[in-house]
Amino acid sequence: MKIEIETLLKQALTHLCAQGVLPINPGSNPTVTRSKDPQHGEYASNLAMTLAKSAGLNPRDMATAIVEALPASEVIDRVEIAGPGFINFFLNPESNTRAVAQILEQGSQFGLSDIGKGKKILIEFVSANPTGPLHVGHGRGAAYGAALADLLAAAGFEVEREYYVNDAGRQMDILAVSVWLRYLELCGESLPFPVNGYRGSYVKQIAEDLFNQQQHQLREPVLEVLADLPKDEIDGGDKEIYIDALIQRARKLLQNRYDIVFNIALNIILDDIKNDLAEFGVHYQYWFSERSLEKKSLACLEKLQQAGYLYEKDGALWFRSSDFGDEKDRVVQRDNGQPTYFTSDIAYHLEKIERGYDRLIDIWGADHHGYIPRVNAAMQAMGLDAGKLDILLVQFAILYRGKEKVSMSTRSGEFVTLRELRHEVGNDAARFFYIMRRSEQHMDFDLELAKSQSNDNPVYYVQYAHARICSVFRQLKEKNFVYLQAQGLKHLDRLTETHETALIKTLGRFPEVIENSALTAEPHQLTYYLRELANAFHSYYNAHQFLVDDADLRNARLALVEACGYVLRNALSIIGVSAPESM
RNA sequence: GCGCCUGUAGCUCAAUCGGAUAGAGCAACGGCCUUCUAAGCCGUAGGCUGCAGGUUCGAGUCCUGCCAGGCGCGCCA
Repeated sequence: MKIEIETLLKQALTHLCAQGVLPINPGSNPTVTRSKDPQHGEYASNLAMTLAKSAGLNPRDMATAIVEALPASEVIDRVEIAGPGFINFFLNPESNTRAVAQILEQGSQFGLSDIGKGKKILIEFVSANPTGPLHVGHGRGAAYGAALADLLAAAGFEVEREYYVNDAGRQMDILAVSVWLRYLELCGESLPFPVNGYRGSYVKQIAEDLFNQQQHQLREPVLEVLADLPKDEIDGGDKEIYIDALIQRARKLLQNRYDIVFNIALNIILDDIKNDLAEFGVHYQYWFSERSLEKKSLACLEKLQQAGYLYEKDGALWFRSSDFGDEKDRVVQRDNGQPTYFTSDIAYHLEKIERGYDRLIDIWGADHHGYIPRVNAAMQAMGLDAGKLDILLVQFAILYRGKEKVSMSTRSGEFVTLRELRHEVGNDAARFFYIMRRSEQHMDFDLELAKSQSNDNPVYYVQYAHARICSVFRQLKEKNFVYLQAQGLKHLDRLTETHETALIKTLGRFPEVIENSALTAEPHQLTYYLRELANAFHSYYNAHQFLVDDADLRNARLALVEACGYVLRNALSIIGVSAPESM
């Protein structure tokens, strides 16, 4: 409908240009928006105000000229000029109710758009280090990424979802050593736990699994483990140096058995994460291993070296990212010869581009924002189209337990896991809650409130609308009425109540909401829409009886209600929330 | 100190490329169940959009400068 009006306006402009009223055709698409106020019709355009200056007319006269040049249309009842020069379009009542017929015809397909034209998008999200279970901070990225992916798919993009597994690097070694030390404790040894180690209880559980599987196969004498190590922080030393020394010691003593510890820790945690996300309704096509990039990383370094973007300083290898807008150069290879995480990431983005996507989306926690310029720099230096990459940031949810802030540190082990949250508030509430706010918005997540299962939770409000619709159709049978959809569609003109036209209008807006929220990467718009839709339905429900004796009216109303059910289900499924048939 | 994000009703948040009278939910107050589920509906009240300038037909939105909060500024990831 919006497009039809835009087309009409375009035709009017062409006409005006031919007449010489307008100097040149502006070319750009006329702006048509939904009116907020019914007094301003269904749709409005600010076209006249934007063109007035170049035409040398005042906006109202410009509007008059445009309106006079508008071709006749069947869908438009009348056009008015209002305010400073808005052109308001009033639709025929039939054009309004035709949304109902369209919804019933398209069913679960209603709202889908082809605006994406099948372009291939890879969306990478969560990608938390497999050094511990997902916590509630990761949950927001999971809910946001999954909703955005489904939204883009609904808008006609070909979407693939990927989790980048950081299974290489120092953090994983720290985890492996933490597990091994806990394992040694289970063997009956007594030794200090490093300040920088992972202290979560899950580390002890992994150690138990390790012990059950390996018994004393991985046991080494404590004296040898601790011999000649530098001081840990607690003894006045440096915790980083200490843990690195401990990692070297573990590798040396365990030799090839080190990989057993490492892999068991990795697999247990990764399986847990996969399981957790699946239960949350978040699914991936790919789990991409950082370790698999080893060769590609070296190749990238070579390429950058040859292009003259690398130099040596202080024994390390640096990338001239500042040549591409980063605030300083970055290390790609440490003085110990190990490539940095950044190097893997260069290779990873090369890999993703090579796989042939039209667009890459990375969703990161906002604390990584300082990392964006160097990734863009690397892509440019590698000769890749950095314009294909969109990095979207999700602000962390600040957790509150009542009024008290909950500290969130994986290392200390004091965190609320995503799983705990899901079990306490339910998947539906968690999914809805997480994406209710704009992703760049800092979010206060009060656990007490979320756990309280109170009616404050808007997800119930929306789900209740759906349950009520299902209930109406159950009642239909009990009251020995019959619903004939075809009859209802024939008599849509009977739907003249204010609540009915309002509901129909809201339903008709759904495709626009999908397109808009997909293109702006703002799934929260969908939750606001759902609340509006549920409100329009509940108001209607309270104001009018659907199961009336007048068969034509009853069928028409039930057609409308059925259509409402479809849209509720379609919208809820995109954000991963269930549509219960009864509550 | 520099960079990114944010600042809107008592609280949590919306507001379409810069559009018309800044909107919801919660909390508060007052109504509505003999009728398809009251997890609902209707109404009242609540605002100098952090502050000060600027841009223009028009600014919560764009620009500049302040103020406040969050995050980042590793040879961690």
